[in-house]
Amino acid sequence: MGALEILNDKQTEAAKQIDGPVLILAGAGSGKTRVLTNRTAYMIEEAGISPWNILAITFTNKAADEMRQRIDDLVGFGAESIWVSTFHSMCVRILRRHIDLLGYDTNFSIYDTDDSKAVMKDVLKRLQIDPKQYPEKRFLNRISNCKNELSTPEDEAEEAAGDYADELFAKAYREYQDGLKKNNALDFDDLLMKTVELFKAFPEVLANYQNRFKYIMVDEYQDTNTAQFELIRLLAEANRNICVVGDDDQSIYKFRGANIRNILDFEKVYPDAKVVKLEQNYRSTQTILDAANAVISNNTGRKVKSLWTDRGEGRKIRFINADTAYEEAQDIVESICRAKREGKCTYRDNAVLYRTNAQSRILEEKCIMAGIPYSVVGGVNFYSRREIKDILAYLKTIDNARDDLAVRRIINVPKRGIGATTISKLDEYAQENGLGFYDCCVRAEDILGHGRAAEKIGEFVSLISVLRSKLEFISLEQLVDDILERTDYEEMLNQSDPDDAAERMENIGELINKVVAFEEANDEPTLSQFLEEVALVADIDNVDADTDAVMLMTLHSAKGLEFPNVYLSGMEDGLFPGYMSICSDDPGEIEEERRLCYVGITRAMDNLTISAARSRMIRGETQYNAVSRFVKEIPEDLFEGNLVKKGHTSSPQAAPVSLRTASASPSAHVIPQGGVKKPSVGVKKPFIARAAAFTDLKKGADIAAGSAPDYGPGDRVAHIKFGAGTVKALEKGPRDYQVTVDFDEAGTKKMFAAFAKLQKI
DNA sequence: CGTACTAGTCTTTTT
DNA sequence: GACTAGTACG
Repeated sequence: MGALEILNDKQTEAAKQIDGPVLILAGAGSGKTRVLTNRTAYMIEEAGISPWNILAITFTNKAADEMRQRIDDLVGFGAESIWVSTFHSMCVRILRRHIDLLGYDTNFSIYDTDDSKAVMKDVLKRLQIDPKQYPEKRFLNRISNCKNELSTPEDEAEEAAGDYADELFAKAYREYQDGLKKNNALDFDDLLMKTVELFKAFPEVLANYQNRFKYIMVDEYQDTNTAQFELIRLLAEANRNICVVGDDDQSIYKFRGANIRNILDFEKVYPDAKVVKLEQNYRSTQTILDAANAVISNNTGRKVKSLWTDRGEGRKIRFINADTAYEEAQDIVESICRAKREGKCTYRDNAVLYRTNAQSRILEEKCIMAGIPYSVVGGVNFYSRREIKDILAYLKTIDNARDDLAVRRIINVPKRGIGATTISKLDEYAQENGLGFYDCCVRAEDILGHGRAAEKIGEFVSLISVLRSKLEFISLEQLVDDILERTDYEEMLNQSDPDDAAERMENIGELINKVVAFEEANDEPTLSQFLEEVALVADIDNVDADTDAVMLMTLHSAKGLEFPNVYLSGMEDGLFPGYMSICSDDPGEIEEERRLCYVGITRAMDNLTISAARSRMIRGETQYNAVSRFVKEIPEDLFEGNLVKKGHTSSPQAAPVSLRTASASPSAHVIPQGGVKKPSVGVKKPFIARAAAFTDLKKGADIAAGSAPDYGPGDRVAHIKFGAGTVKALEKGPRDYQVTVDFDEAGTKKMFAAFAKLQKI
């Protein structure tokens, strides 16, 4: 069978080039997944390469699954022996086999950001660093950057060269690593860094993998960081059969350490690289591509590409310039409703994209009011919800009680009368004797003496050991049920927050679904395996293609996806591009935002709608923003004729879509609860609570709307708490006015005008 | 030891 | 405005 028959010339060229370094510059929608899968099929079927020697690395689990599926469909057999995985899960697999060489136990746990935060808090306490002066988040961020650059605590100490703050940081970094190691844990960044460390320190281990992975492919190469680059470089060193696919114009993860130079300089690192450009786009209309090309051409230093299509011009871009964010959301929802009503699309054909997760709220509200089903991707990660973390902590404790954090999370959840003093006593003892926290719990009586505290701890320990001993005989599903039952978890939820209890139980139900699915998918499912899988999922991995619901997600989440109808919402300077990037001295920041815009535009297949609001509430205050500079970079003739004049308030054309309310329509019957709601994708809060929140928001907006400060220096004002005072200074800050007031009673205070709510007197 | 309130942070994006 | 962590009090 011809693996290459459905490819165009360029794609064929890329797929057939299997020896040596290859750079495939794949513009948006140019069929790169098709190239990768067909290339793999070609390697196996035509070139006689063993699937066992192929490694394909993707960015998300979803992409990995999709790729495996598509390879499976193409080749008759052997697809299962190809390694298709994400960077992180590949590293976990390798480390599970060899990390003992680095002095860790192979059943290490993987810490998420919350866990890391807890460890860092501990470190700060131990080093007696004032968390007000050095917030743990800043340290953690910096540590993450270091790890992405493969810089160790020792490297940092050396580089600090006497600088106090830098040395303090190096020390905290060192302590943090020790803390992780003591808990036998790795954080996300460690997974990559430790694998590189392993390969460098043990060449025979590296050789083993080099020997296996003779052909390596990396997807989304523009988003790799230095650690990932190094990992690939090491693996590919022996055979030099490395094929990377990416698009420098879609590099949007700089904040996470991605280094766009990896793709831009590929040919410098591999001078013999074969470069193939894929510029034919199979996704979008020419209008959409013209818009995308126009925007991205404002960036400098890119590999010049020009996307084209033979799909024809298509419909013009629509532009909605609404007065408020509510109207904007209303217009978008209306437009989707109308298209659906006219039978032009399914709900799922529509995606509303935005820059920040917070923007999803208003859209959700409007969807609910109109009775349209929707799914929100992202936001609060499913696995970071409190109830889910609790259950997982039980599972982790049962699986590997060396994870102190997990044990401490649940030792008093639900309440067992174990308090802070008891815990810190045990902690101290553990610290002094180099023991794990759980080990100390086991010996609580020796440490605390007879008494209520020791007794309570004893009950907890026996609960865990009973559950652990059952593990051999019962399924994971039964185990979770058992945990819930023995801890009376539901009862606790009902008592502590009755409003959310039902929703939280639903989430736990969803977790159980995942447990069941996991057990069905694996021949010999183990608890450790399950926990591992769960540690490495992204929100996008949970997007269900079968649900007919409008998709709401950030631009970042949308990468790699496509939709017939795309709504780019909140296109305002200050929001997108974000305020931070506008103010930055580094022009690269705006360029990154522009790439994000490019990604957004190129998600659209047929119809693109761009929208902006003249005013919007951000962090509780109303902002008035100009239409995004990116919109102005799109040639006007690509827009629909009735382009609204900017700055013109509430003209009748402001909303191209009829504003006849949808509430009279079938909406009322279709309350989007059960069927629509995919807890894994993160739909929150029941309908009533939302509606209430909504009216509150609106009230707030009305009050705050006209409130540019009506006072100035010298004026007398009143503050709700500080009483009367005299305004000393009023300076226009970046987001808001900063006002300095000399209060009669409370002294001089500097505050944000929007928060201070000062009354002129 | 547990609860209730307060203060502070957050909003860029996430494996 | 919303959420969280920390603190004061019962």
